[in-house]
Amino acid sequence: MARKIGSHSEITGPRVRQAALTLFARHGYAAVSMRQIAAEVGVQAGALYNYTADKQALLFDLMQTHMKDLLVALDACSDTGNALRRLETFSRFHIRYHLDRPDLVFIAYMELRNLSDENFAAVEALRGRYEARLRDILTQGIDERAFSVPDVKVASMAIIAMLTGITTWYREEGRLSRAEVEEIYWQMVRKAVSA
Amino acid sequence: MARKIGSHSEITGPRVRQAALTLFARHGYAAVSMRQIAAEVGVQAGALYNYTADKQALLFDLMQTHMKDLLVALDACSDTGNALRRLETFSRFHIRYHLDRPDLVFIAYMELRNLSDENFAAVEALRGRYEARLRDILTQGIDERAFSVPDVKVASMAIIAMLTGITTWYREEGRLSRAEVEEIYWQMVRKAVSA
DNA sequence: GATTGAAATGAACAGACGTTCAGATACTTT
DNA sequence: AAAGTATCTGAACGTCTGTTCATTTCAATC
Repeated sequence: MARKIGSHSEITGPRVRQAALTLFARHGYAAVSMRQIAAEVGVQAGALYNYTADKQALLFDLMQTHMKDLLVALDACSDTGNALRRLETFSRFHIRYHLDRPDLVFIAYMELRNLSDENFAAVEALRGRYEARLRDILTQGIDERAFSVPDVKVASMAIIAMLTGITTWYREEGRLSRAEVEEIYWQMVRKAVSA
Repeated sequence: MARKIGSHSEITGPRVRQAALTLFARHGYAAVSMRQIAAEVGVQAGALYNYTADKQALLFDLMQTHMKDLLVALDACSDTGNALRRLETFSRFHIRYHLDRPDLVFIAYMELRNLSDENFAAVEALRGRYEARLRDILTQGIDERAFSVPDVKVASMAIIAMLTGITTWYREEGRLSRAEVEEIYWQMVRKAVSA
């Protein structure tokens, strides 16, 4: 046997990335073998190398794409009002976007140390650009005398850590709806930086 | 060659755990081999099995001990004043304890999925007891009309995520001292739950 | 100084790892 | 219908994995 019936790269390619995403998120990059990924897709391990240079590239592709998409989505919904309004938009966007992609968030968070040096630098740069968006908002809020934060850098890290942490406990079938969680967290963020 | 000069279990034992701790934190449990740990200690891989049943037990021992120590240390410094005072004590304790043990915190956070089912349950139970301490404080604060939090469970998760996140960016040689970081974060926590 | 027990070696085990590649098969184009 | 190309198999590669164990060495006890 060789080529399978109905096999196409535009079908198998995404399925490889999806399988890698799911498995990496569940067991961790180092704990997942290429043979496991292949089994999930329904091919032999060798076939994966039609879609990725190697295992490392598979991880990097997932993380880089995620960070780029995150930035594009953020910029697409950012508004230009006052700082409080912008912070609310940012907070709600962050929660929604991350709750929609728990596996990608988990990987982007946990697998940084499994990236090669140059791949790490690339992802870290994208992460830095995202954090800079929040720092801009906080700086504006200080100028407007609307916020009281002793250190913009620290506050931005604190807010992002708090919001991203939702993905570690939120369950779709849980006690609270997304809208409720979003509201609770936004109120905490708002008060945390309030003057 | 066999037994080495000056070898003692009371020396090698802790060194095995220390090496495992450092390597697990840096590369992840799955990415570290028993031979790497042994090399760090300066013995052959087989010698590790005088100190641990297997690799899994090494991870579980680190995590369980960490969580138990955390609970003991928390209870040792907890006070019985009003909720605001108790929350401040908790927040400052959490920051200090975690900044002192970045590797343990990292592992307790990241390697949960590499625990066997029963080991996971044991660690998760200890984690739950720690979170319960914070929930108690928040509940008291609501009773005292000192706090305004719409959901105690969610607020406790948000606070812990925010505080624990410090370990992901704090550097000893960085711009801010521990005391400064502690103060900034405590003010954010205080405001976030304020009435 | 002989005996004993703890502590470590070093080789071995069977299996899994990432990756490569010649060859087989299915689809597309001519 | 034939030729060509994209896709996948299946086997192989060298290396590494966690773990076991007979053997050896060191340190303490008698």
